[in-house]
Amino acid sequence: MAESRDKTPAPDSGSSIPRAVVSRLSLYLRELQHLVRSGQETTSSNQLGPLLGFTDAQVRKDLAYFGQFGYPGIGYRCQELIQAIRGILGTDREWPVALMGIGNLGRALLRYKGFEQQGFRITAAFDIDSEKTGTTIEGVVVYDAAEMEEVVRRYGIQLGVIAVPAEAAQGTADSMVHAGLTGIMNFAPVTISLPDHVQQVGIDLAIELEQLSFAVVNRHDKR
Amino acid sequence: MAESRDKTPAPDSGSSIPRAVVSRLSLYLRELQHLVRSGQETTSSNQLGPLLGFTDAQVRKDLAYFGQFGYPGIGYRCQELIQAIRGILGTDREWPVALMGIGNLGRALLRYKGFEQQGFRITAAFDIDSEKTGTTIEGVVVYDAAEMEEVVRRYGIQLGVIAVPAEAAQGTADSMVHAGLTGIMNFAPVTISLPDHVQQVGIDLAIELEQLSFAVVNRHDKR
DNA sequence: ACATGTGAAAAAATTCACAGCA
DNA sequence: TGCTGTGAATTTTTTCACATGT
Repeated sequence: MAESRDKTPAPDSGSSIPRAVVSRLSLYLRELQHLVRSGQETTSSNQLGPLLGFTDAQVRKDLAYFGQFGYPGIGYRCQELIQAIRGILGTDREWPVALMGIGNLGRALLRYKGFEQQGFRITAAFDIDSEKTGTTIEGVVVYDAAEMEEVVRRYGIQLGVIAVPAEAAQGTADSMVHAGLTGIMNFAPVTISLPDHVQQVGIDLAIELEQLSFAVVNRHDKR
Repeated sequence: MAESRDKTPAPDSGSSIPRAVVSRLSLYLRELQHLVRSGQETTSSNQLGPLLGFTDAQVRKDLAYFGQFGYPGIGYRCQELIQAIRGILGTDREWPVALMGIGNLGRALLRYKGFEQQGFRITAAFDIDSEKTGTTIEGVVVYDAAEMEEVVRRYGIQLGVIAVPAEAAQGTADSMVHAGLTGIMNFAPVTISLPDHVQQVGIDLAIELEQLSFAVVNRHDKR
């Protein structure tokens, strides 16, 4: 909001962006928001990088994929960079999200407060258990999975979260694709296959603990 | 178990293992377990890789960091490779885990069934809310956070999970380090700093959705 | 014939280091 | 002076391709 001055960047052109760059972008965003809350108006690659364990050059190179956002001699204006990164990530708008599976994890996600702040709102939930369908949790209606296509269209939902048991994950994913979703976040500990036009992000909680286990057993890397 | 034959590997020597390699190892493990459940006894780099979207060479190179596990002309014996990867990741034993914070997410993690199968057991939970301390959830006692050091020592816990609000995360992390934990999985959406000898893995649910948002907005990579 | 393990080649990502602007 | 943006150098990771073992 407010602000102007056109140091308009070249919004990328040909080559595709490395995934690692995008994931650092999210970290920059989180840290910038933190800096703003603590009252800072500007920052620099040399402050931001080290806060996250990266070098200053890395920060600048990452941002350079998307344009020019800094001011030589000054650094970056936090609010401005936040807006820019939001634009890049696509979170400068609100995304309605569909949640599949109202088990322990599903309910926790429904109540999680961290999504809205970043532009995501769980708008509809689905389950196949008739004990659950028709109820409302945190103001979100739980529909029968059979209604997915209709509800997804009604709310213009593009993103969905899989929080069903592993055995049901692929089938659920297929329904989601059929209903028209184009991005799927999968918490089930299985590989799911999707058409090329549907994007996915997988989070396997046990795998994350395995990574931690490895790091602990092999601690000597001193990073 | 059983099995023998010493094609004993060189268990790595000098250089450190890329993180990406370790994370693929976990995926290989998950897929191998899936293959075994579907009755397969052996597999090959050329089957395993493509199942996960990698090349066969990548699979072989990754495994080669840790030793020789395959049989030319045959491939890999699933059970054997599973055991080997477990040994590498350190999940061939059981890890007691401490859980900090019994909010929505904490309770969901406590009830999550996917951990035990991979060698992790939440052994003790902690909170500061006196409404919660002293209760038992899923057979796990909720202690007051002040008892952390004593309980961690009693059970020989090394790994801990942070599921407290963002504002409390760094303080909780400090207590965990003080209590002697050496690996921390952090669900709070903030950067936490830890001494070098303490390992961490961070999971920020909103960030994962941001990654998905980016992928959907920029879908054209055709991977 | 089939599939591993691995040097060598290629590609990609990171770091360096500096010209240029505030 | 302070800090960005960026070519060039370096390091890391991935892919190739083939000798070797079954």
